[in-house]
Amino acid sequence: MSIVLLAKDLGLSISTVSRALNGYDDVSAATRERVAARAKAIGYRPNPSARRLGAGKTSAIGVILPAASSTGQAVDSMYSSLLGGVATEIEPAGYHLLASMQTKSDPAREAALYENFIKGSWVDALLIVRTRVHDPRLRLAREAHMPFVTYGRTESTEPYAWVDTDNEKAFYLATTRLLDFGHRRIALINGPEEYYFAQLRQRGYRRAFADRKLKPDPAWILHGDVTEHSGHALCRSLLIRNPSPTAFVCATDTIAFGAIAACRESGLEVGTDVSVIGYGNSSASAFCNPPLTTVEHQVFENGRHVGQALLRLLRGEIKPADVHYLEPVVLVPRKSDGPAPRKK
Amino acid sequence: MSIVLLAKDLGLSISTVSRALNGYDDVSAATRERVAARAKAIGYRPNPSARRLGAGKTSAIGVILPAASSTGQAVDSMYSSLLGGVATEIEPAGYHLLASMQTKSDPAREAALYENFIKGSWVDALLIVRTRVHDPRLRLAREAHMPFVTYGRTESTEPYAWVDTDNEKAFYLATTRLLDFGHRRIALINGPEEYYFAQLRQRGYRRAFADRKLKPDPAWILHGDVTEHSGHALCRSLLIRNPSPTAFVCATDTIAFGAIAACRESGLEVGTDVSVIGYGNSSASAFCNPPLTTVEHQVFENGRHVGQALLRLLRGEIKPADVHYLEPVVLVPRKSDGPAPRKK
DNA sequence: CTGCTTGACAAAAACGTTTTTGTCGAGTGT
DNA sequence: ACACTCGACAAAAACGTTTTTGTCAAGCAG
Repeated sequence: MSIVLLAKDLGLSISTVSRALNGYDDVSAATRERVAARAKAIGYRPNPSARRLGAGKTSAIGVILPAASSTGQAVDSMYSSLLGGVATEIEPAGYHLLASMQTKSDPAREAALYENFIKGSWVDALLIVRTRVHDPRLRLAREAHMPFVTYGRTESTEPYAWVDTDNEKAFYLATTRLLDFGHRRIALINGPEEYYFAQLRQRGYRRAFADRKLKPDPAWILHGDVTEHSGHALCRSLLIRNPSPTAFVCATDTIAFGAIAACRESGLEVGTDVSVIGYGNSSASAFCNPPLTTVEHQVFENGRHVGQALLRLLRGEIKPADVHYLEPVVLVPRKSDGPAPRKK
Repeated sequence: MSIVLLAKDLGLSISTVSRALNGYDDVSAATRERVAARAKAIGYRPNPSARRLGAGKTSAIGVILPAASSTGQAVDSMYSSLLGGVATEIEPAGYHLLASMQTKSDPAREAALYENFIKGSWVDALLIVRTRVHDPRLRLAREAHMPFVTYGRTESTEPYAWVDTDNEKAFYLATTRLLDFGHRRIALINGPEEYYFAQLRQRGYRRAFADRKLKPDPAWILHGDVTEHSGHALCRSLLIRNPSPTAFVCATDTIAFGAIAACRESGLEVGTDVSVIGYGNSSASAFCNPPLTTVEHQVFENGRHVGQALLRLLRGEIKPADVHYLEPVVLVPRKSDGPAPRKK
């Protein structure tokens, strides 16, 4: 019963205090300041639950963390940075992140989680991550008129708000670089097929070939988890073929680390015998052996864009169709790639 | 006005419906089932905000993510897994994680963030991470009678609930292993001094020496960020000394990756010329070159313990003094260490 | 001087639950 | 047959805000 105390203390009505605090202009500037001052002095904090109930807003933004594929026992470490960036932006506006976890990748279970957030009016907006080619979550959110921003794009006929990295260009650049080096047998070790980023990365890879009137061997496009383990296994499976690739472009730095390990085990020196390019410019990529040629990817920064987009959406300043942030692509050349070897 | 509709539909009073749904026993089993069935059929979901206001509970657990030291532009990737583990456990009990972000490491700002969570009654319990030697956050939470679990211990005279890894034993084992290999000039590249884990790791390191009546050179105990960059810089600073260490025990795998890079740059072969041991058994540690000898650290699993502890605390099943989970230590030997070189 | 607008505040309703207190009839021991 | 407990439900009060609707005096045009 805290606002009533403040009101009594000030000799004002509850409603006036409330309106003063919320900056309505049907309360005089003088009173508004007096209320603000006294509230601060008395240490008054509006009760979030009451405020939510009264206003019908939750001041929370929901995000459901997907478990890293198979195991369910891990979360992609990227989300720390992403959520950090989002939180940094929405915090000053009084919003918080409400996080849930999706242990299994069962579609029905997923839908239930999102439905709960939406229909149970837990949050004011949604952050949808790890978008798939056809993503049912967009429809779910849209039909419930729940504002949302996706991190990663999807195939959709309807407009929606997204923040994404320029997957296609990144892999176009990486592949082009390898082609420029004279490589022709370039493998793509990609992420899971159902994720749209994997499609776009493949598209960039293909376009680089197409630009030179070349065609990549479809057998050299492989899909797997975004883990060192998967990168290692898939790279190995390619190396035992004959002929084997002379270069690998990997969907993530982690995959690249696995690939590098596989190459080394096969007695190949990465950077001379064989080239590997990663994606993400993770801090590890600069310190591994050899230092990894990769593509800049500022997850925290992207998270800030997501946060800003959510805020503007919630304020109604902008339509979903108008929030599109595509992270620019910068290739970071290091030592893990180089000219194609003469013979094999 | 949803529960009233359900009540009308059933021909019962609101209170009975509420109590039926919450499993009170002053409503007959038959009615309870009838209500549950109808609620499910009609798709009734209690409004969280109203529930919170009515019950005075938020069903949220607060966590404030610390920015990775200096930059403020990053978050330790560990937190993805930790929060994932926590969320996995608390989810089924109807709890959620409410995450905030601490951009600056300013103590006053930190206190304000925690005070807001506590005094503003945003959450029912707190998860306190990245504990420092003397951590003011414990007092803050305790004085407000806010249940909390820390991830990592702290110097405290009062009992409190914690989940931690056995830092001391881990670094005792790692250092002992190097001593067994014949190393004597063993450096410790540690995390920031103010964090308690750094103290404990140093303690384990020292105890390994003490067990052999040896004393480590204090000049070889260095503190820095838990990043590759810091590991690299500190290791380099040690290598240019004369004599220089023949082995490095690093507070984290990321530090170790930086140290390995520094060794390589100095023309030393890691595993023979010089030994490096990390901590964490991160997925990258198995695939780097050479594969890193490290200590198992299951962050996700620890997160689950944190979640369970929070739940039991909230249910009053257990006292803070009685929730202590110390992760067992398992050393994972790989190829980054070995016998001390004969001469230098 | 009358009626109308407007500025500043107050009263009361609404938000959707949970919790406390009340009611009332059926059983129970004596 | 009487007082008492108890089981099952209902009424009403909280919870602490926001929002809607009122009120009332001052200012102002006609």
